[in-house]
Amino acid sequence: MRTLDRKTQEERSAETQGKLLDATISCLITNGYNSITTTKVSRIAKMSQGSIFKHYATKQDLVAAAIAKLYDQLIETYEFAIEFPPPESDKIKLCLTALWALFESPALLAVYDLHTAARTDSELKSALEPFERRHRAKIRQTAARIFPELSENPRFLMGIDIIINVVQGAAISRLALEEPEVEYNRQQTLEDLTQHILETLHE
Amino acid sequence: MRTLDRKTQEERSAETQGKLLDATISCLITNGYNSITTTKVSRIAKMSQGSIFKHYATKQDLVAAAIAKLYDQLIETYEFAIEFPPPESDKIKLCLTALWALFESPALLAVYDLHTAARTDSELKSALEPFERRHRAKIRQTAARIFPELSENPRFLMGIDIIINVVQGAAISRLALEEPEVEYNRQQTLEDLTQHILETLHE
DNA sequence: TAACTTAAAAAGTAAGTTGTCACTTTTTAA
DNA sequence: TTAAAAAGTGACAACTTACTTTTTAAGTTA
Repeated sequence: MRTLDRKTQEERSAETQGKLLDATISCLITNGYNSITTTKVSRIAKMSQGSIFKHYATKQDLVAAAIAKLYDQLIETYEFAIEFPPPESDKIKLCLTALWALFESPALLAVYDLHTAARTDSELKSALEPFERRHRAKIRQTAARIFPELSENPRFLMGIDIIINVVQGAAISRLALEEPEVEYNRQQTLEDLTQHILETLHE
Repeated sequence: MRTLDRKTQEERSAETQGKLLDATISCLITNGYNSITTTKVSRIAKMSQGSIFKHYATKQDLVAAAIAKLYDQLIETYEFAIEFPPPESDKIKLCLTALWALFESPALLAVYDLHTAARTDSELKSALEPFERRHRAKIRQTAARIFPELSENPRFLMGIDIIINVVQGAAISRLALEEPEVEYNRQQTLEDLTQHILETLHE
C-alpha cells in the first residue's frame, strides 16, 4: 500500500537528487561557483554530505548536473518570452527592459561565474560549451520569433549579438562598480543603439 | 661598505614584496582568483610560506596589494597608447584592433575573474571599486586624447562605453564558447558599429 | 514475515588551507 | 664589537576539503 510518506526507491532517489541539484544551484547563485562545497550543498539540501556520493561519483558530476538544470531553467525564460510576446506597439522598449532584467538576474550573474571559471578550468569549459551553444541559439531563436520581419536579413544575427554583448558587458562591469559615473541614460542609450541597428536592417 | 649581495633592510623588504606580488598576479592570471593560495604564491616567489605574513597580515591584504599592482600595470598600457597614438589615416581600425587585443589579454581576463568574484565577496568589491573607477576614467581619457575632435560631444562617453561593453561582453562570452557560430566578421562588425557611433557624434 | 537490495546517515581519512610560533640569518645602531 | 631590530624559515596547529567506509533505515520481493 502506498501512503503519503511511503515512496518508491525511484521516487526517493529522484527527490534527493532534485534537492541536491537545487541546493547546488542555490549555492552557486548566492555564494559563487568557487564556494560550492559538498558540505554546504548537503546542509542546504538537508541531506548528509555522504549522500551526495551515492548519486554523483564526484563533486564535478554534481556541479555538471546542476549546471544542466540551471540552463534548463534559463531556457524556460525564453519559452515564456515566445509564448507571450510583447505587444507590437512598444516591442523594442519592452524587449530591452526584459533583456536588461534577464542579464542582471541572479541566474545569469551566476553564469558569468561559470564563464570566468572556465578560463582556467578546461574540464568545466568542455562541460559548459554545449549549454552555451544552446543558450545562444535560443536567444537568437527568440529574437527571430519576436522580430520575424527582420529575421531574414543576413545582418540580423550580428545585430542581436551586438545588443547581447553590450548588455552582458555592462552587467559584468556593474558587478565591480555599481554606479559608474554615467552622464547619460543607460536604457535610453541602448534603445537608441537598437533603433539604429534595426533601421540598418530595414535598408 | 655596500657590496652587490649586501642590501639594506628596506631593499630586502621591497624586493621580496615585489616577488610576492608578482607571484600573486601570476597565480591570478594563470590559475584564477579562487585558486590563489599562500602556498602556491610562496612557491612561485621562491620564498617560504611564512614570509608572506611578515609583510601582509592576511592573505586578503596580499591579494589586495597584488590587485593594486595589476591595475597599475594596466594603466601603463593606456599611457603607452597616449604616448604613441595611431596615425590619423586608419585610427579607428588600429584602435579597435588594440582594444580587442587588450580586452582579451591575460591581465584583463584576470580582471573579469575579480569582477565575478566581487559579486559574492563584498570585501573584494569595496577593494576593487576605486581601481575600477580609475580604470574606466583612464579608458575615457585615452579615448579623448586619441579622438580630441569628438571628445567635446556630450554623447562621446556614451559611445565609448558602448564600444567597451561590446568588446568586454564578447571577450567574456568567448571564455566559455571559443567559436560561436558567427556568420559575420567580428572585427568588421565592430568597425561598422564604431563608424556609426562616430558619425552620430559628428552630427 | 523474512531475506535481500537500495538509500541515507554517521563516522573516518588523507590532502590541502591559513595563520602562528620558535628559531636562524641578516642588517642596523650603539 | 656587540646588542637590538628586522627579515626569513620551517614545523605545526586548527580547520576545511572531497571522498570512503561502516552502520542504520527504508523499500522490495519471495
